[in-house]
Amino acid sequence: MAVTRGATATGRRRAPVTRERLVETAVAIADADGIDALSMRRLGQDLGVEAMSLYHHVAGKDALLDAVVERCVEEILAEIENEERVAPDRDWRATVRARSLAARRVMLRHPWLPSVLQTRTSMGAAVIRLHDGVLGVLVEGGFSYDLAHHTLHALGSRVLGFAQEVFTPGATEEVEIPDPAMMAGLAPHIMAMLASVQHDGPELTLGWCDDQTEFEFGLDVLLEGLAARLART
Amino acid sequence: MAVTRGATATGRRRAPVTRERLVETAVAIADADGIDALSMRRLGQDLGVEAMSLYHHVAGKDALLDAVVERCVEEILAEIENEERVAPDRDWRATVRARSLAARRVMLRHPWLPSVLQTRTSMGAAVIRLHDGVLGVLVEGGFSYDLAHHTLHALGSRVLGFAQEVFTPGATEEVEIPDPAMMAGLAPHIMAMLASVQHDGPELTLGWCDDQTEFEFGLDVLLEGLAARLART
DNA sequence: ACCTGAACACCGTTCAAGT
DNA sequence: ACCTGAACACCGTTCAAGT
Repeated sequence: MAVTRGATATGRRRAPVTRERLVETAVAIADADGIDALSMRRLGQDLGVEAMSLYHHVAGKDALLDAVVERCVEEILAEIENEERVAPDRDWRATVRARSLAARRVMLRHPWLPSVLQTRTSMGAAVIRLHDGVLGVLVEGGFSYDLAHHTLHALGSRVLGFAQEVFTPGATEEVEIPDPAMMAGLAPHIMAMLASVQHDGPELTLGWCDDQTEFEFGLDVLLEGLAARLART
Repeated sequence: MAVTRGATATGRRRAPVTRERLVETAVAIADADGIDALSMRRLGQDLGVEAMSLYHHVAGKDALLDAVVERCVEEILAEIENEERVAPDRDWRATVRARSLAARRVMLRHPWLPSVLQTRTSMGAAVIRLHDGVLGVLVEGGFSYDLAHHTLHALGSRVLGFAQEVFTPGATEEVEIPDPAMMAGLAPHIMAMLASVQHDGPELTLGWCDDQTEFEFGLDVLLEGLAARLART
């Protein structure tokens, strides 16, 4: 907190630009002035550095947005962990509900997050952990891998704002899957699910997801729930 | 189809730029090269005109996108009308399902549409008509105005990609409501719903919607439907 | 009434140059 | 290793000028 610009005792002119500070400042700009205000030039300015210097810490604007999203999803994970330390051992329905509301709370702190989320084509470690966690909750709650998988899609588009895949056909093919070693440690439940699905080869793609099927699943579950509400009237 | 550029028999140099041609060409650009390719300069180029000339037909880029969205939602309405001429008189559930799938079909033709839809703050006549129609189907199917209203929100964010309101608090306040006269002719069911809601004044805002309530409604209906699926396993 | 061209204040990014 | 400054190819939009 002490000195961010100007001379220090050691003679350094300002706090060095780290990836950490860079992402933190980017989020602050988007929170304060909206996502459109987040440009490389503005970010450089707020860090006391020329815009071009940022390319030493981040590959480009796209990588910056990836990092920004990652940081916010980590916020969601932290929110969930805190909450479940206080109230552990709830059933799948209460847990998924609470996690969805936690995600929403973070989205309300960063209202630009859903729109940025939808532009991302790669999944970071935090997004994978978030999905893996919910998958674990569902399976432990008695869901088959198949039903849990559809549920993840349905919750994803509704709760996390990952609506993109629902509408862009073939988008899942373009999604970059991180390296298998990382996945194994990060996403045990996803790995177990993939293992349980008979597939031709050992590729780690989620390519068997069918957009139209997932869309209809989510729609039909919703219609079913609505019919139940109507009947209860 | 005959001549779009060059001299004609009458001596006119090219087809005049109309709002119709302008919107049509804008959609074609987005379809062909993505929404990022749709710039005022590119649009002018494809119309054989300087970019600045476009401002005589449309107020600016924002108005252009409004018009583009309007045109696509009109496509959804046409799709629905065609389908229901063939298969009329289905119950609310089948009708809402079919309309959602029709919307999705149009979205698949214009994959950029959901993302643009989410950036709009005003509702055009087509969007209002689409919502009013579904509202009518629900009410006729036995829904109370209250349940139908929540349902519209739940379907909207899932099916039409209107996820924005779900995450941005106060966004509904910023939504511009067209003039009442237009509404009366265009949206009889919405007007009836508003009339049935006891409110302090005659303002036509949808300001009584509460984002958090709508989010939880959609989430809980989904969870309820999922629990039903699980029980059926 | 419609269209033009120069200009303004922005973008992301490349590249050669500095320390 | 980190940062700079000029440059390139773009944006949306304003404004005075043309026909």
